[in-house]
Amino acid sequence: MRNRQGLTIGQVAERTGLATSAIRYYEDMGLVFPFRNDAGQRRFASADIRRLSFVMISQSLGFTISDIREALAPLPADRAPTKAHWTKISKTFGKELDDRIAKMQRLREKLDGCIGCGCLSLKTCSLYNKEDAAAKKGRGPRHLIDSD
Amino acid sequence: MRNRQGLTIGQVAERTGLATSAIRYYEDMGLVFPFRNDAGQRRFASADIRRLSFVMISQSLGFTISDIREALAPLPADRAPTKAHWTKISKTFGKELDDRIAKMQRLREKLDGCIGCGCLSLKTCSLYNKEDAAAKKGRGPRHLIDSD
DNA sequence: TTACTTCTTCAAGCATACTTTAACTCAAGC
DNA sequence: GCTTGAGTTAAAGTATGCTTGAAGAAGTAA
Repeated sequence: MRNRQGLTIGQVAERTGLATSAIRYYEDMGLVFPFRNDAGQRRFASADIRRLSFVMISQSLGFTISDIREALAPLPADRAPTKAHWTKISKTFGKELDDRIAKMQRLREKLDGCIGCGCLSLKTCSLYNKEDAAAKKGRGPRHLIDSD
Repeated sequence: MRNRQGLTIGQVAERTGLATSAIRYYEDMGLVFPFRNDAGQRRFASADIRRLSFVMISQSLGFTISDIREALAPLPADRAPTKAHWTKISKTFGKELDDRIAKMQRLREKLDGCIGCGCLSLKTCSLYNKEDAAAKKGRGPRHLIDSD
């Protein structure tokens, strides 16, 4: 275990709680960019732990891998990001979160008046009509309140 | 088009905006229970439109089919639900929504302090440690803040 | 009755997000 | 040097949420 050359995938897995298979998948998806040692094994910088933590948090918030890749785009892939980099990401991410929270709150406010009254129909119900969205976005599982 | 015997799947599709394939899928999943005419074709009650609207709204909020089936369980499958039925659903659903909103807000409050400070690491960051959840729940796409 | 649209079932396909398996190489301890 | 644990790739599998396609039956209009 010589860490001079970076962390092994197993060490990263242990520190983040992610499975090694997930970490490899994230590399395939362009979320992390470990370098390789002479034998071709992955070696991670400690900054990658932070990157992967961000991935996990974002996922738990319902962001897709694709969303996350975009969010991480401003970070340098080859060098350790500075605090300024993370601050920027944090701002964008925070705004997204605010939007999602606001959207859920608008829905929540209408809920009692709308589902409660029994008028729940697409023709008449402002609950669905105005706040709609995720319903018509291609195949696969629908996510969350979407991010548009 | 004789609607004395109920709505055809095509009519329901038109009124809800759902694809007929989605409606059939929802039947398979136990979310709607259309009856059949003599020739074996599905016929829907108008109350089913409301049911399906609820499904669409719930989906856009990130609830899974399984969550929704549970939420709809108190509704009678064979008879038109009363206003009291819907009110009960509305309360439960509203509470779920409140919980999710609260969870996102707690995360949001910690965001600037945590991602912003650059401490984003699973060992030290309260953002992930305390609010975690969706990460380790079987395979398939991860959803939302989960509903536990 | 013909023609056309809609409906039916069943199987397969697709996108997302991974995990599992197979077959093999590499690294580290004794 | 050998054994064992860890790492590698590629392909296939799994769960969710549907869509698409095939082949045929039913409904409706002219």
